[in-house]
Amino acid sequence: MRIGEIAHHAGVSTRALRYYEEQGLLTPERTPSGQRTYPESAVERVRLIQQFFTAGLPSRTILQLLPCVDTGHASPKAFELLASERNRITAAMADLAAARDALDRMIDIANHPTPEHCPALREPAWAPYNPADATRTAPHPTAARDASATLITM
Amino acid sequence: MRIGEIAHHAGVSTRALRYYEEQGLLTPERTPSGQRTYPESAVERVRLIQQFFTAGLPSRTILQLLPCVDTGHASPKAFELLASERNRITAAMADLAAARDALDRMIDIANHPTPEHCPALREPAWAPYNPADATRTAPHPTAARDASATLITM
DNA sequence: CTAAAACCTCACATTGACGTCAAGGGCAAG
DNA sequence: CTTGCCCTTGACGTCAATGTGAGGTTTTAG
Repeated sequence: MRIGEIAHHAGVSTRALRYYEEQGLLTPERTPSGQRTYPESAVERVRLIQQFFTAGLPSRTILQLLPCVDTGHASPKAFELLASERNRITAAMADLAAARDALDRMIDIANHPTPEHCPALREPAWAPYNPADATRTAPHPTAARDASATLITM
Repeated sequence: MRIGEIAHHAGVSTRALRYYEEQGLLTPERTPSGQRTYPESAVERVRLIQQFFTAGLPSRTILQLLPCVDTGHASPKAFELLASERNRITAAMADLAAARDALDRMIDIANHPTPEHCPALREPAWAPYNPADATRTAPHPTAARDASATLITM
């Protein structure tokens, strides 16, 4: 398969595929004239790479992880990397959840005409007091979610 | 409070605070000599701004949302924005979950000496076949999670 | 054979939230 | 008055995953 075909099937641009190659994430064969030739499996691989990119992993990290996919084995270093990236993702999800809760509170407040009827204003505090100032851990307020059902179109 | 004090309490750099002002997110008073003066409430506001930035909202979007925080009211447009950003965040969380599952499968595979004992290899497929090629919806495989307890240090 | 489509390699542009350095001003303590 | 620290504006640097365009070659369709 040539680059355009792969790009189409994997849903990325040809530019992205050449970039992946430049980063060592993908190593297609070349025809005598110099055109790239990919195996079928490249589609799947590109999807995995994209998934990692979407999750915020930098190309250098992905490069270190891909051998584990290929060999099915992880060196101690790779193992550590796997674990730390998993942790990063979990932390990022918590951050997202916190921001979403903030949006939910705003939605609640905007939805209720008077403060007395607004669930968000009954929360412990808008910004829960954080005694540990140095830690960058995001607070996890539990927000009321009664507006989401009518607002969110997922 | 002056800029350094706010920066310290909110856990951001002074550069960031000046950037927020440049983007219209923060409008401190000025002393006659030109130095910025913030109210106490700025700390909380900066924390909220940071939360939104961490969640991937661009400054222009935050700029549109902050008035809702101040007035407690949301125009129809602002409402739409609140909802769409909430959806974006939810989608981002799903993407993160998918990537984390991929990492979990890799961890599983690396953890088990022989393929026969590996839960991840019993999954329907590494990359579940996606007939709808145009949709950018991430797959949601349910990964085995027996390695997380020993690996993740949260 | 020919024209269009797809491919090739540079290489510069973009975006966003800052970092960082430069050159200078304000302000309390000694 | 001077030392030292914090503040000011301005402007260029960074990083990362692409977008984009130039200028040329290869493959494909008619």
